[in-house]
Amino acid sequence: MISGGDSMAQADDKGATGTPRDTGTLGKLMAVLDLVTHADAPLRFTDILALASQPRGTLHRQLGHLVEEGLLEIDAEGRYAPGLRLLDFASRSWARNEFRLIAAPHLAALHRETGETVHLGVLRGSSIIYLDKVEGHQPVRMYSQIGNASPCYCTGVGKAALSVLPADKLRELLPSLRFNRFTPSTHVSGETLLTEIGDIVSAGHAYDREEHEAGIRCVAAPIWSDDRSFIGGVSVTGPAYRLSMELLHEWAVPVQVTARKIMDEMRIRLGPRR
Amino acid sequence: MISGGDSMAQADDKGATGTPRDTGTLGKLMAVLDLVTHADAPLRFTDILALASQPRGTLHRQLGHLVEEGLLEIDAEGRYAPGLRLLDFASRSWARNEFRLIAAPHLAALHRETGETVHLGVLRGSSIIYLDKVEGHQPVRMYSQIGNASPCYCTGVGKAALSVLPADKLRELLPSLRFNRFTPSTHVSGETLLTEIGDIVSAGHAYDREEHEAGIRCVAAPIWSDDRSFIGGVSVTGPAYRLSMELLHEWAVPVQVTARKIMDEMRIRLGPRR
DNA sequence: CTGTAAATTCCATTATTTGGAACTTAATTT
DNA sequence: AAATTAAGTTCCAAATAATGGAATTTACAG
Repeated sequence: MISGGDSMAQADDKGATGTPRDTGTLGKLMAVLDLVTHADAPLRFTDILALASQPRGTLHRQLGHLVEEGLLEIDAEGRYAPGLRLLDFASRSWARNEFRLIAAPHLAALHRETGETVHLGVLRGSSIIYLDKVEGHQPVRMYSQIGNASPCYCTGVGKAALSVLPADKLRELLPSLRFNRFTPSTHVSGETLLTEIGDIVSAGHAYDREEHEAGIRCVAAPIWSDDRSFIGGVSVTGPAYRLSMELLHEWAVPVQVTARKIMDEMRIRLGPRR
Repeated sequence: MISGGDSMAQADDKGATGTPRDTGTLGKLMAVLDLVTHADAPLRFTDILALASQPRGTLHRQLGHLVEEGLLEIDAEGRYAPGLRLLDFASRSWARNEFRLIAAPHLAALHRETGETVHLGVLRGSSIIYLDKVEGHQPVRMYSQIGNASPCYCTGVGKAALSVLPADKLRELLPSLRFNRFTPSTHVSGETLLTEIGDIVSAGHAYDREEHEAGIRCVAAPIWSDDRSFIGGVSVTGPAYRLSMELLHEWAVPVQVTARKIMDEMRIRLGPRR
């Protein structure tokens, strides 16, 4: 792979599929698409064959269909890579997302107040999907990770989200987590995580103490709908040398205020039920 | 729809499907996904039923599978909207795109030189898909349109791309274009477009004289692989009041130089064949 | 309540996918 | 350059999933 050394924590939450969905042909095709898009580099047919538990003939036709539809592409060396049609689908998914549209001005305000990168994310299964960010015009920048799925147990937004998850849902989710030690301070067990979640519930905000990426800290607050069918969070993130824990502690207030404003507006625009 | 008034030319190149692909079940599912993602607002079951030429039962199961897979979502009112899994797929497609990775530093340099928004796009069928942009920190900003498919006949990058398309491919493509008069200066016939393409071939760069969006001008240069299997372009875009045609004419040189540098690096990194 | 439209479920028929094997093509070794 | 091996592609009867018309249930309006 060519890959300039510009991206940091990309491609994180690998195929923790969990429930085997009953979606017929589509499910099998999407599993193959996942394999190729989540790989670090273009894959040859045989590579995919080894990863997918499918017979040759079947896989060959599936890949052919995915390529034909533009969901995958074949590079000059005959290897399979993500296709550009995915971008077209996603740009609309993003542009129209109502949560993102409602939150955008509040994120901008929070960024003006702190001068650091602001992230907006939603909880999907055990992953946080980043929906938006407002970047600081500072020399140290994190690479865009909009759309990226990151684990919930080692990100500020993730832990904030877990803190408002109903108890039964949390009990369900915890055992399914596969802890990956990204840094020395990453949670590696449900116990320590659960303890911290207790603290987050009472504080109303969560910290990421370089748990996902060394040298990166953040403070986050949860955002949720009344019936908890929708759960996400907002955070301020930056390099540890600039963001002391004291500073993060101060910022907990504006971050929580921002989350509150977004929730208020959601209630008005999307109705109070959810 | 809620829709803040922030986006300009979004969701352009609507379902100009063209060739009916033979991709079995996947093709039918993707056609439905296209319908929903390309709509301006969430669609109810009956709305989709009217648009898709499918029987009730079939469509119902297809939508169910798409939702189950996270490609679509059902909102509070039971309407279908694009799903967040699309974002996850796309973020990887984008992050790993080699053309984009190679071009990125050159786009940044061109932006420093001009101070205006720089776009990178590739030709896919009769659409330009925007792969990257570097935005000007100016009061008037165009909304992000990375991943958006725009028509080739009324965008700078599109017309630049057409100018390096092999003659036979161009002859094939022209009749399939469905001209949509976005502004008074949009091309509405193949003849006038073909005439301009002739000029672009000799000049080496293309202008967009407010043809896609009123008040927006640009100058673009084509980027192509030796065998023309890959065609795209780079452009500098901005509001007409700031970008006189004279200024754009001056910028044609740095834009073409940028395109040249990107092509040189592609030849080195991806091999000369393509 | 009642009537109407929308959404969902059902199931025999039909079409597509499946998967093992044979085959072709490309790469590597002797 | 021929032989060997690996990679990729095609084939087709059997298995599986998709189809679509109609019946049923649910949501909504008068």
